[in-house]
Amino acid sequence: MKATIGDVAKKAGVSITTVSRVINNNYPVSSATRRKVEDAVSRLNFTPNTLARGLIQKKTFTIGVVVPSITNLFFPEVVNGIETVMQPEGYTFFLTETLERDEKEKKHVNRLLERQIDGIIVIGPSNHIMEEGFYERITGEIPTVIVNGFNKGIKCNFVLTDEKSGIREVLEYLYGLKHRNMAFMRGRKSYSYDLKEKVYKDFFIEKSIPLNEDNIIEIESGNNIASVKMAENAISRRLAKPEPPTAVVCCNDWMAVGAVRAADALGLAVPEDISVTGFDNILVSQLNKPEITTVDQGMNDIGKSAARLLLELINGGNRQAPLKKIILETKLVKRKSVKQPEGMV
Amino acid sequence: MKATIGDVAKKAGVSITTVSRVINNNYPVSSATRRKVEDAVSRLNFTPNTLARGLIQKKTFTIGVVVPSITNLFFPEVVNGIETVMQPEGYTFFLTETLERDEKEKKHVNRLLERQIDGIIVIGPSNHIMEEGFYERITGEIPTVIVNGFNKGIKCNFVLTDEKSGIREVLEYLYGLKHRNMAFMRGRKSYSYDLKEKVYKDFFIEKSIPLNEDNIIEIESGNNIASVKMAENAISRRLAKPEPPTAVVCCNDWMAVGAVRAADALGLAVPEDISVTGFDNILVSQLNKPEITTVDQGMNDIGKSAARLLLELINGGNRQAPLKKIILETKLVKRKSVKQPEGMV
DNA sequence: ATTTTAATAGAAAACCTTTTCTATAAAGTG
DNA sequence: CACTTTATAGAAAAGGTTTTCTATTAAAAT
Repeated sequence: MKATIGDVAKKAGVSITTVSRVINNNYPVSSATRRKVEDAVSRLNFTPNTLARGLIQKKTFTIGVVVPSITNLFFPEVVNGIETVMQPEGYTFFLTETLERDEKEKKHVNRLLERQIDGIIVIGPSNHIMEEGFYERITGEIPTVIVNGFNKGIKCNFVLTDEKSGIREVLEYLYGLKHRNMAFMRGRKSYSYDLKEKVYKDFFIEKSIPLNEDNIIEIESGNNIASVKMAENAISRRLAKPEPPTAVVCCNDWMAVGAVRAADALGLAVPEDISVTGFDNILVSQLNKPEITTVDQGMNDIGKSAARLLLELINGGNRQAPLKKIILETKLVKRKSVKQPEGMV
Repeated sequence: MKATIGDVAKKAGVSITTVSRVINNNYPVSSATRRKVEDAVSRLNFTPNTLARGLIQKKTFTIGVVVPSITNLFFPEVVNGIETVMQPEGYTFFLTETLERDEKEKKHVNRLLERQIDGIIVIGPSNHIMEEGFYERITGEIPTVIVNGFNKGIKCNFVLTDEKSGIREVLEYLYGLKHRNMAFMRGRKSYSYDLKEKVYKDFFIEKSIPLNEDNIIEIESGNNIASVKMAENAISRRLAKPEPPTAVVCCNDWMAVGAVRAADALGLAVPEDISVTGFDNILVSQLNKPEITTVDQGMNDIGKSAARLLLELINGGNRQAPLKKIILETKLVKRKSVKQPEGMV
């Protein structure tokens, strides 16, 4: 049976109070007594019960981290960033996966709240649940940071990357290389895809390039390995149609890998015959042949920023603190999958 | 301020006991009373404080999961397996990264113990810490499962993959294709690398093939993207020496990717000129060109098995239960990076 | 009609800490 | 020497639950 502070007190022949003071070192204790207590602690292998401590202090040094899927290359990086910041501060975190199921997302968040976490970071929340006002309510209860999900009307703390400028930079880059016929590949409806598509369309208007509707390609699957196959198929179909694009701008790296494969299969060389860009800079983009030009979101930094913001909220103690929206810069990573199109000089 | 069971009781005009009974549904309560309580619960948005509950029940429905690094492709799969099993049972888990630092590993485990977890799963533990008997002590305190780490003298519960037969199957396969000059690439000293090297050497003795010491190649880095570069360099050096191997057997997929790159750089085609095999079947092996023949460890299943074993231990309640060692089958995944060597028919 | 049993509800103890308040002894001050 | 500080230590309350034990009422059994 696990030793309690009472056992230690008895063994050391002092009061519980004194033991507590030695452990927490927050009140003067004579060196003789201290020695006795320390001796008893180590002999009994005593470790304080943080449930009891948390109960009285109303503080658990515990946070919750909610991710859609831990096996998705993207999220472990963010989680690692969070850990990097929180761990030295003495925090431990609960990790839960929602697998993009709305019921699970809510259930898990509630489960975390019951566990008296000091704060919560939700990565890639369901937009539907946000719209319900669920996270606004949570924000009212405990320090809450939403990562990579945004909805204009919702009053929460956000950490986002500037995907808008990221995708815009890609377009500028390709445009500068004289690409005019650029396809755009996205996944099913989501804040992030919608945002990028808007930037894409606006760019064409701004540059007065006629928009070819065939060039906006949507695939079912999201941000995982399944997208490779789907992207490959979708791009193959597109390349079979008239006026094949000289470049394919993809909303994530998986899609870009798929695009490269589709080109390969049709005997088109990347980047000589067709350029491809990705987004996210997950290692897949780096390992691909050719290495894929993509946009780095600094996933690790996202995690760190979110964690730092959460710490601020926790330590600030002011529930009425003004809400923050932190937007992180993206960075275009130029690699081997982009080139000026044939015939353009 | 968060509502307590007392607030609910007052609002509903009943005792705390009764509220508890409604919430846990473990004692008859008249339907009128139940309604009053449920009403108060939802009006006050009450959720029970699991710290208090855990304190008295000595059960938190919380486990600890310790991984070397969450960004390593390997571990998220295991973690996901654990979540898949534990989540429906009402458990939430703490995740902590050790980054392969011994002090961190111990500190994190202790921190978890303080948090009164019901059990702990340690993935890829430090062999040094195991040898200290640290995990034997932990096993005496709470249900403990060690995943993918093994040490003969240590009395713990283990979940392992049969790496021995996995690497053996690779060797048999290559041997069957008439490869005789096979290089072996490993990382720095660790249980798993040592084991595989032994199987490799034994295989050569068994088949009476003279062993070329140059064919045992060790690189510094472990199981991550950094290994790609190091493997590439190491293999390049080996290929420059006499009697270049017709096949390279790698201890993980990263190394295999590096080997393919080295071959590429030297103008050797994989698999026509040289065959390459990996280990682990992380998605990197699948995305490579050519797709890499590797050994699937069923990482997700490892996690599930570990979780199921842990549940057994937790629910069994018998701390003296006989220790278990679960060994999971591996599976050779034949892809495109292996071929019969030139000149052999 | 009286006694048992069943159904429902509450009071109080317990879980393990921290923290506030009180007590004692030693040391410093006039 | 009497009085106040200071240093050290303990008793008891508090934190939010569950659980055991006791109490009340109504229904069933005699």
